Amino acid sequence: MERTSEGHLKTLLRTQGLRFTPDRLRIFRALADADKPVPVAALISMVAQDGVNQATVYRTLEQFLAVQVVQTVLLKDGIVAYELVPPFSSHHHHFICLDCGAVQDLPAERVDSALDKSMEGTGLRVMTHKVDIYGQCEKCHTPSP
Amino acid sequence: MERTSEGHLKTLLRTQGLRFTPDRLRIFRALADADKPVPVAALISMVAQDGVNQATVYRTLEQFLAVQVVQTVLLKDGIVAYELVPPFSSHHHHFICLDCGAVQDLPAERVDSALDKSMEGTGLRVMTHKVDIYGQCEKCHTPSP
DNA sequence: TCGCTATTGCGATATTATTGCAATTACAAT
DNA sequence: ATTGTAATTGCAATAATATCGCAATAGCGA
Repeated sequence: MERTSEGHLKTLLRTQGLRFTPDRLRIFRALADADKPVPVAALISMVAQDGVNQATVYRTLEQFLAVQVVQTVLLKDGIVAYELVPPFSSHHHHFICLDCGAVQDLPAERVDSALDKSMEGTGLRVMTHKVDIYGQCEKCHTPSP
Repeated sequence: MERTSEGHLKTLLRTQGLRFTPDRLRIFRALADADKPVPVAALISMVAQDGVNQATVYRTLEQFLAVQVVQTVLLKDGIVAYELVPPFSSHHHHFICLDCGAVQDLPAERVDSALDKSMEGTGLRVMTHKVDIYGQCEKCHTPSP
């Protein structure tokens, strides 16, 4: 019985007919270590040091997306970034600073319940959601000395 | 006193030191007519018929983004799309079908107020937000005959 | 109407993403 | 452990996207 996050990844991949390879683990770890959404370009250079090929990164992300290991997030200026999703990371929302582009996680509970309620009786089957809040972080709206 | 949406666009651009040109109006109209998020590639081909150059589309989107005429939205599979924002369109959230990729707008009120509350006292200055809900639309989860 | 400056077209170029195929490797069954 | 098979990877080419420089054009304030 697996209890680690990487063990779970292995299980998930296997049950989907995918293989648990060193490259995939490296990519997974890069995302886990970053602990914030990572643009493709950054991810490519992060794992390039470990000898992972660019094409492999693209192919892996596509699969991780398909089997729900990662999700995409839109950063400032329309840049697409990737991050792990539950149970590989906690469910959370994002606050994205429009000045400096920094991303911080926000607890999700309060909004989630309102969101669930608002979807009752719509005939739509909700599977997941993303909430991104944009504004200025403390650093950027504090009168600079 | 301008009352139309296009009139407002004109005013907004002018006050930002930008010009109200035929190409920009065409791009704006294409987005307004689509009435749903449009990927860049699609937008380019839509206005190409009117003789708008590809480079112009990119440059215009960048400016529309800067002066808050449009915002980006992430569709299924990480495709970035553009849509008008208030007051050029109503404030709303999205429901994106993970099967067919269709996007539909959702009323925003209920979630918005919960969201505002949850941000009180965080020290963050909220300017806007995006809520995207993913799942299956009615068509896709109805037992197909 | 004029003049200044933003905008545009165009083609070239840079950047980013995808592909085909042979070699390699994970891993289930033996 | 060993083996067979199908998934994965590297590589380099190719395709697709996005950006640029600069001369010509056109908004729009005066």
